[in-house]
Amino acid sequence: MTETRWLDPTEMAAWRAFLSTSHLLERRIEEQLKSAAGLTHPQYEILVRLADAPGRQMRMTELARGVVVSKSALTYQINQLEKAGLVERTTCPSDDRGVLAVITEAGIQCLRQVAPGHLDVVRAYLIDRLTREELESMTTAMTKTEQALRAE
Amino acid sequence: MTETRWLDPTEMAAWRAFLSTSHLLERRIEEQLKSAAGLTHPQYEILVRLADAPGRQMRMTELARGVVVSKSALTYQINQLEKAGLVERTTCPSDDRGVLAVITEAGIQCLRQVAPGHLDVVRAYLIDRLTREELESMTTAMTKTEQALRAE
DNA sequence: CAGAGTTCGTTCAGATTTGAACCAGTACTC
DNA sequence: GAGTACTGGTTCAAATCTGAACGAACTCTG
Repeated sequence: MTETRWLDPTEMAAWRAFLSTSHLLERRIEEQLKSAAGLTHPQYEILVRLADAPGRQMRMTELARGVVVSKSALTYQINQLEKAGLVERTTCPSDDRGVLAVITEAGIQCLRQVAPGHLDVVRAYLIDRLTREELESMTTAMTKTEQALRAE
Repeated sequence: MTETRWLDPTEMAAWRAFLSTSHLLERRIEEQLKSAAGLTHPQYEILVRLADAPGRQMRMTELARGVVVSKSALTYQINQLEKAGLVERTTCPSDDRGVLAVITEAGIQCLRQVAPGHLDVVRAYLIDRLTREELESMTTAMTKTEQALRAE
């Protein structure tokens, strides 16, 4: 039974700021995407990742890991995007269990149309408010945590 | 129709790292709190804020703003916490519309018991991995965004 | 003090998320 | 090659979140 290590004021300020900001920004982004294109943020991220992927396609599990949602949430969202004609499913040639999500031409078009407004928000509230040093410091800090968490 | 301002590699790296990390950390925290105490992260945050508040109580709307959830989500969570005996509702003496959420003694005890394990996670994946400079840089960066978003 | 406009909190319907359970296919191991 | 263990994706029930609609109470004018 070791002593509890509380956060000192500097640590607490950092943690609180991070927590509030991530939630506030998430809400703002969600609102913008919804009103501009009827997309949720996870849906948008799925499209971005697929568009960037070689062959514009990705395995379900890999995609879920990238976007950071559960496998079942991804299944649900891919269903939604499929209904909307922005994504299609293909069976994976190398693994019969596998499913490949592929972004359609309509999906690419949708992304092209939505991305500017989305990036405006990301810039207006986050990126453009930070100095180059802050930007880089944030990347190294976030990357440390990301790697630790991805390593499980 | 102005030119779209894409993110350069440094900006993109910062944004992607922030996004993934906040989601990964959120998931990890949620998992820890659930298994350790059957609490969700919002519930934990509600308890913390109430415990820190003068009189251990807070108005619903103020609390919702602090925790960054919708008013209806807060109503729901306060109901849950009330069922669990960790929080009580009081009518606000100065405003008949108002409702004060008050943390109970059981709520305080719960918090005392849960906080160490929660802080261990926050430390292990974020705080303890950052230098003092990174911590401070993150605070200034996050605070800029937070203020911009809170100003609406 | 009447009335318009706000603000407070709840209720409601609908959308989304999660983890557990499950089946199908793959990969080891002997 | 049979057997066991693992991985991939879907389905399911339950929990939670959001915005819109609502009634009640406050505030500010005139």
